[in-house]
Amino acid sequence: MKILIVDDEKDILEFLSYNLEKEGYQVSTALNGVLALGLAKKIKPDLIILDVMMPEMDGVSTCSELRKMPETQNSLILFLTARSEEYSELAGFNAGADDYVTKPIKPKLLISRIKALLKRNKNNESSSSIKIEDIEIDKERHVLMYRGEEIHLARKEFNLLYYLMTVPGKVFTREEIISEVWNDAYVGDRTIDVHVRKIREKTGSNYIKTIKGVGYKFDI
Amino acid sequence: MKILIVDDEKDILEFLSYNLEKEGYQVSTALNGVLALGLAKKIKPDLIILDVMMPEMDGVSTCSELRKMPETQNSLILFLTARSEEYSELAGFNAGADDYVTKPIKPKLLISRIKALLKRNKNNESSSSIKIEDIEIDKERHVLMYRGEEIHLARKEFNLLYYLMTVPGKVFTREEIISEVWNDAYVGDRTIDVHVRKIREKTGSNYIKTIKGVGYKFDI
DNA sequence: TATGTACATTAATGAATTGTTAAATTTATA
DNA sequence: TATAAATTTAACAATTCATTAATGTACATA
Repeated sequence: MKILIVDDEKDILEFLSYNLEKEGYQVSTALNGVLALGLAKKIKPDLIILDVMMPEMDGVSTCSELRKMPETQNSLILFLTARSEEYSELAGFNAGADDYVTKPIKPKLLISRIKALLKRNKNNESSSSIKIEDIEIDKERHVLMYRGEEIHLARKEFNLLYYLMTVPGKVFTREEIISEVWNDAYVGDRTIDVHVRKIREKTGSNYIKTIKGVGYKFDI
Repeated sequence: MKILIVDDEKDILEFLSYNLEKEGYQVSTALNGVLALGLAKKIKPDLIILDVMMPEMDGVSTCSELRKMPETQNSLILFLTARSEEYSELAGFNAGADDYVTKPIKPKLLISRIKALLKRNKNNESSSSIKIEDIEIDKERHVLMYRGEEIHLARKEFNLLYYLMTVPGKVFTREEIISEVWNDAYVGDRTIDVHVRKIREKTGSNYIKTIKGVGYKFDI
């Protein structure tokens, strides 16, 4: 399990690194949000611990940026907040945080929370490749194989198709799709349609079925 | 979404009830752990909010008991703790809690956390398929299987048939149907008939029986 | 048999929803 | 930075769906 810690105080980085490495986690650190983004892109951490109060780019902004990157879209994000900044908690959750811990940090509590988070996430893990009939989508290689051919899908197209294929046959509502693929961003009404159309066009097939008034589903 | 709140202080129960009902949740309350167990068994809440500090049976014990009951095994459990009882958090997580919030409670924060919890759990929803003889209706896939054939029903048709099939044999009055399928909308007298007709037409069958002067029922 | 009531059927209409295309905007990459 | 690629929006077309109105039919009852 890879953990990235982001804090502007070196003491805290060291303190946390020591405690987490002792638990067997693979720890990386960054002194600010900008460095964190670059590092996260490279190492794809399973969990990112973010200090809310940081100079330049605060934790909430960093979190939003992290959620936009495909490499960290599904990483867990845990916030560190001071007791006084209650409302940053709210902002944090809205920016896509999964949990938060208040300072001063108690190592035992932090580790307990981290374990709970990772445990919760383990269930959602699935193989990164889904194959249905003659269509196979591989998240790790970011490739779509269709009838032996390799078809390039843009990121959103890929994520959308992948999401629909996670539960073949299940109808996903537009809300669900926007929540998962677009991270609750406010996108126009036709955005999903256009992406669905592009996928249908590129694969020359109609595996994505429209259920009017309900949503879309992947089905043979 | 059903929420059960357990706290020995009536003021807090009222305060939380008011705030959560305002958000559209269906709220029940219990004054102690023992009452909570009985009530939870009955109403099967999606989320249980537990005060840690309670006379007789504390939150941690209640939580352990709840986790043993099949009715609440998969319910979400959120702890309310006082600032000073840091270590009960640890105990709570070990007893199977999903999250905790410290007192004094800030409604906005609590609701934000509840939403995050419920969202996380949405994936665990159970399948919603009903099968009777050679007819099977699947809400998740939004599909009607009839004698091995997949038949497409429009949204209202689907909802109507699904509703009738929830209790096969039971006669549903027009009022009941309009209330459930049409959300109490003011629709004309013939609207239901027309939809029933379309379902009969599409399935080529007459499983929907008319009980003149009473209503409709699904029956073999 | 005549009559009234309740439901069925059909077709027409309009509303709701999605599809399509192109252009604008944003983002990634050489 | 220039360029290409990806994403989103906007405008409008196309389609499907929901509802109603008009009319027909079955059935009970006087």
